[in-house]
Amino acid sequence: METPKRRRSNTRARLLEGALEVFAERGFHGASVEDICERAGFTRGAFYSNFGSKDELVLALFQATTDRLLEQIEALLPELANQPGTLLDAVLGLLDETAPDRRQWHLISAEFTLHALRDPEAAESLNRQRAMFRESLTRLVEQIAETGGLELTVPAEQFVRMVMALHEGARSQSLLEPLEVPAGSLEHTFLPMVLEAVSRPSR
Amino acid sequence: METPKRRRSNTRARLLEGALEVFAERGFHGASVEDICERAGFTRGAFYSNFGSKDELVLALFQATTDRLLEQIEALLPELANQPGTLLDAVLGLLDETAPDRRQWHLISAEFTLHALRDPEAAESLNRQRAMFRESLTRLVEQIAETGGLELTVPAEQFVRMVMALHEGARSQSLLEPLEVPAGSLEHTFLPMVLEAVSRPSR
DNA sequence: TGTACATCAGTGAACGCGCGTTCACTGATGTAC
DNA sequence: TGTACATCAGTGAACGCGCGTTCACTGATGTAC
Repeated sequence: METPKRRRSNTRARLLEGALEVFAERGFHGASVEDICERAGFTRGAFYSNFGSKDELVLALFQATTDRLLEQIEALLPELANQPGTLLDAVLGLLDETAPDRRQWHLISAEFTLHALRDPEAAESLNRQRAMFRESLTRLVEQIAETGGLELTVPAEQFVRMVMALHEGARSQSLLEPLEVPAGSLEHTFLPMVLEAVSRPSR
Repeated sequence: METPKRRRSNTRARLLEGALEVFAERGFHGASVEDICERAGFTRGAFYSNFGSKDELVLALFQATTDRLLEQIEALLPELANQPGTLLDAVLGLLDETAPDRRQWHLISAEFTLHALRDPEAAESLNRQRAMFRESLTRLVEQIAETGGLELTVPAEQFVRMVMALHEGARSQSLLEPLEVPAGSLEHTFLPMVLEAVSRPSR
């Protein structure tokens, strides 16, 4: 039963999905509204029936992607916090598993970051999203450290910021030179050393 | 004396300089050829008298920026290698001082990287440039380690890759949240720990 | 040294294409009686 | 249940603007004699 409301929200979802793919392939400016509609199987009229403009679509896409990401985190957190494995496995696992397509996610996220560096409003959205993500990771780290009888000598948030920074830079390198820098290699080589340096048994 | 050849190469240089500024402000697609010419004080005709197309300008700009960067490194290397100070001061100093305007450099470089992730030819250029930069840094590290009587337990190049990755990610964070993440703070907090972990006295 | 011509960097108007956006229309689903 | 009308998601042609690119021209510098 295709009630009009369902139909509409289905169209919207397919347009968003198409936009995600086409943006990743050609970038925001390289992707025309027509490209996106074609990918989603609609005409441009459908686009403007669902979104006010191409800019509005970007915001909606960012919002949708963010929401999904945070949902995934919430779903993964308890599992990761309670199962065996080290703190780093949990953190790196979270960073990886929330991005089903590394390359696509990196492209979208790097482009939005670039946009945010020039547009204060976008920067605020991005910072809010990053803060939520970071806080989830920070809580995860604190929780695992506590249950594992560890104490950190730097604030957990600082540690998480560093992991995120390294992860971002390493991902960029491994996408540019997949053979020289296998995915995750820099993180797995160096993060254990950092963790070792900033943690000690508690009490 | 404005000989035509000098005049021409001067025009080219001013156009490149204008392009660097305008690209940093509005991004490659957001910067029109007219914007660039206006900034440089010329008309569009002058542009097409010096460059075949907007794309060609980007390549020329990347080449010019790269050349200048490598020159600066060559100039700084002996000074950094021989003066007192720790290995990390030298490496971080090199990373910072080669980029006179952090923000501008980050924007240009992030955008070109994004472009390279979609265009194999651009990727090759970028990888060549990054390789030269990395090799300079690697030699610097090896040299300082040797004169300091240190031995690294990981290949110096791996260590440099990690420093570059962290630096890139940290710079992105500090540009997005200057108050929460002062420039260089993540690097200065965590890199000493890593260095400590991967080095031991030689012999 | 002065005059006539050649060269060529840069001018600015015009072109034309791609693309974001609009809008009159269609046809399928929902509602009233 | 059947008929008439309303709603509204999506169609597709048309519009118009911005921008990359072209080109006939200008005027300053260089060259020949």
